[in-house]
Amino acid sequence: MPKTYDPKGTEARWQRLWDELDAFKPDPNDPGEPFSLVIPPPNVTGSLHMGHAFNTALIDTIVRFQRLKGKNVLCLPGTDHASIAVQTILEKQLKDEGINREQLGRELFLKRAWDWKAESGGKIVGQLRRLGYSVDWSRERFTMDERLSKAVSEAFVRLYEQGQIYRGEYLVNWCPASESAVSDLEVEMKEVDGFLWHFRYPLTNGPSENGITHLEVATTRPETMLGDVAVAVNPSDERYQNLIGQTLILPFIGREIPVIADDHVDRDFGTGCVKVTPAHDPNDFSIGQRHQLPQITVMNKDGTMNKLAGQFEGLDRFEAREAVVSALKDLSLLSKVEPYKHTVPFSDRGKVPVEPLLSTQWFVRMQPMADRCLAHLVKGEPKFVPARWEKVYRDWLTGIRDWCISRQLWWGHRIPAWFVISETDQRLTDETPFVVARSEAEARCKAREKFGDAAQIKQDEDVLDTWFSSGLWPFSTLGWPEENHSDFNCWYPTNTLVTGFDIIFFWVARMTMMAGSFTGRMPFSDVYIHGLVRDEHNRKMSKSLGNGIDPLSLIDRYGTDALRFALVKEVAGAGQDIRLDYDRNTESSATIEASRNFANKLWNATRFALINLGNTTFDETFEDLDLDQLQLADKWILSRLSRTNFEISQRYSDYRLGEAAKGLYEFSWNDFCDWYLELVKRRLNPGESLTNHQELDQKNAQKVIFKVLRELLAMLHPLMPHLTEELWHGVTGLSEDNLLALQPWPDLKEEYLDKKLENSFSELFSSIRLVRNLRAEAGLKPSQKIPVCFITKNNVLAETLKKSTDDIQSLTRANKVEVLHPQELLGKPSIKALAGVSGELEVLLPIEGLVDLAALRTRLEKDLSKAQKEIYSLSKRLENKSFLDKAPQVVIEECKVKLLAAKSQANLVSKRISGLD
RNA sequence: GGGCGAUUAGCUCAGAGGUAGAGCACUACCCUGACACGGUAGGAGUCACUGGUUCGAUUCCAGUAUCGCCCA
Repeated sequence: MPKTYDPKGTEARWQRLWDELDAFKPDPNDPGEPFSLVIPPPNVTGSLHMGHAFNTALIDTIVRFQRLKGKNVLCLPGTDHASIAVQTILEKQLKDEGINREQLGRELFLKRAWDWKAESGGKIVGQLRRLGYSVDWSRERFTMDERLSKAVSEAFVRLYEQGQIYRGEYLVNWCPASESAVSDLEVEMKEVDGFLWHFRYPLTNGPSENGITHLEVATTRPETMLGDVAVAVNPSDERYQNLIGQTLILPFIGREIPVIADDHVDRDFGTGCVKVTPAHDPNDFSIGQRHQLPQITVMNKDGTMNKLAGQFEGLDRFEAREAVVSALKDLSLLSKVEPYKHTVPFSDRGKVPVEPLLSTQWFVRMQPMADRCLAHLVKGEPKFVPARWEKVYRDWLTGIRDWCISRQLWWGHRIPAWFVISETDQRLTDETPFVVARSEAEARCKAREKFGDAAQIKQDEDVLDTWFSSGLWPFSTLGWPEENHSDFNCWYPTNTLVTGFDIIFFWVARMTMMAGSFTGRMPFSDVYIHGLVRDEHNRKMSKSLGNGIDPLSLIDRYGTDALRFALVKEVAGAGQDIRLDYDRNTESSATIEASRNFANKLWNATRFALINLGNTTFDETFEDLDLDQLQLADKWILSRLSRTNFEISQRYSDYRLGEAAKGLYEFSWNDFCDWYLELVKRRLNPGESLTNHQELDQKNAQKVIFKVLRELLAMLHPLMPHLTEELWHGVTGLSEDNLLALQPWPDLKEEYLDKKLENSFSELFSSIRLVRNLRAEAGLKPSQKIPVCFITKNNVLAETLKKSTDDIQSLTRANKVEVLHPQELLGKPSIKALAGVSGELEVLLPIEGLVDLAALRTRLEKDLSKAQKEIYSLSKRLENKSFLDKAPQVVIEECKVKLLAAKSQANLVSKRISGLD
């Protein structure tokens, strides 16, 4: 076994073996309580980023733990078709080739899309495998698989038949870049520096009684004035009372538009007059509806002005803005321009401002679905971890707006609606009737039934929002709508969903709504929400910033297990973002390096164990331990082991994964390596020709080491699957097809738990540290062996020390260890000695010369002042009557004990100080 | 404007009603038979600020400040 762990070969080998052995491919008929989890499907076009690595580390930790716990675990992987993202990429490719998608045609376009999906979808799946993901690849799904597509049509048809889906003309968020509608969620509000332009509309009939000739309005989007149909004022605004009902002339267009009164107008904003453009602004849209105003759309779908824009036709919307402003100026109608900060909706994907545009789209009625989710939520379904996210989810479901699900794109699930074009003269208009069906054949039947045998149909060109199919993910992947599917029966609803807070609305809520509608149940019982991985400057990692840290390069450098362990360990405050330290010059991360070092520590602990196994071979009976024959140190580590098992199981189950990682780290490094292995070394190599007792003792030490290691590796396995698999096989010598991943979780042996023993070992360790400290302070060479003498009147402590003199001797490099009661010292002649004090324990190192007395004095004086401070504050507390009256007895007792210890410490220390003179 | 979170050692972060912890970094010593990706010892903090509750607050409550996120 080499001196350092090299993850590369190990990881590849176990990943291959897990695959070959179908290790994570469960059968619904397998024994064990079902446990299932569907992974958040990554975008098929994407490549692995830190967010995936983080999400995967958390999920895989959970499912591997559940598997060890004996559950029948299904962790189902897959990818998402990411409609807009893929289409954007493909169109960019086409543009580079000098063609557009219409020229190519739908069929060829889709062929290219599939080709590209095959290529790039394979990439991310391969990258996920490098994380050691214990998913069932045989059940891998893609949202556009035939079966999943069938589920989508089925869902659409059912919702339509229930009246939950409707089609209509509304103001939608239009993304001129992708020339498609997008949903409210795909719009990001950004604050930008713009201008507020003030301009005037003349009154049609000349000056009013009070001499007003114009009304002044203000806008951040002057180009929309071409679609104005009114100017609104607040009905209680005296300034404009007499103008209500009069008309104004819309410049350029010459349209006569009325002055109307509407309560929603803020009299204090600007002049108190608001231009009304129902076809281009959501607020104006509602005003328009209240006043039955016409809706005049002045823009084309690509963001250029249409013929209703008059002289501005053909200009892009931003060119039109400037042109309108300058033309208004020419007409002397522009009264003021002021710099103005305002929020502008941007399309998430297209990265351009969204245009509110009137268009006919498909919508899902959200409120009934949301209400059903809210009813489940009252019963704690699903349970959010951390709980505070529940409020975020609930608030969003309350007062939700309908969801626009149609996209004017080609890549995606085509809407299963067919227009009966024969009814509108072969042309497709907003009035063309339609049928909704699961297939073209079914649609034809329906159409003929309704419109006669001559009915001709044509399928809607549009596709569905990607999140529509993602919303079905937890059940469409398990066989739904086939409700007798064995996977669905066994594993639905799933147990846990693990995802980032950024998609609670997009995805979590859509899944619960869809699941509520189609399965009557919430799709998962727990939702574990994690934060985002941020860069070294606490910025969100993003493509545009170029600050992403590539998980694969970190894996190459430190190993998958180190990366995973670091990510999980950092997550202790669950739901919090984690900042990953990273040095871009050296491409290194101290955090992950620390985990790599931990992996190496485990590697070497195992290496030590194997070296010291001698000619004994490991077998199952090796672990039969007779407690009565064991030494205190053995019992101590077994107690620590059991306690760790207990705590770690709890933490894994409660999603306190970071705490689990920390607990295992501490147990491994501190308890096992630093103390137990050091304690046991002398027993493993007692020298030549062993006595029977020594031989038994050696054997017992070996057994304990192996037991601890074996169980520790199992407990660590969810966090560091490859390394533990490798070491576990080294320890057990079992064949490769016996996987640690499929072993049962180590039994918790309550009879090993011994709190008293653990406490006395803490005291023992403190005593050893005291000696080491004294030696270091006095400047003794590590190699110099000297006698150690403990003096204490605390009998319990004395007992512990006496039982461990051999251990103390080897751990403090002493050549003799004595434990005395102060009285035993009385008769003896005083010896020149180094002295240290801790509580009721005094340590004497009888040695002369070569000693740094000044350092020792400083140290003792420091101890004294510390003890005095403690005495002061503890006595003050104990003199306080209300403390004595109200504090719990335990705390008071504890206080008294501490005071006694502090007093004794002060006493001994001052005695020692005077002894130095 | 409404809501949520953060503020603890030089850095990154845990923590809990009873006088503060880890990793990294730092200092000193050590290539001691698992490990220098290591060992031993050490230095280091008014737990953001102001009030309140309490015998006792860094921890609970209210407010303030700074930073970040979400929603409108």
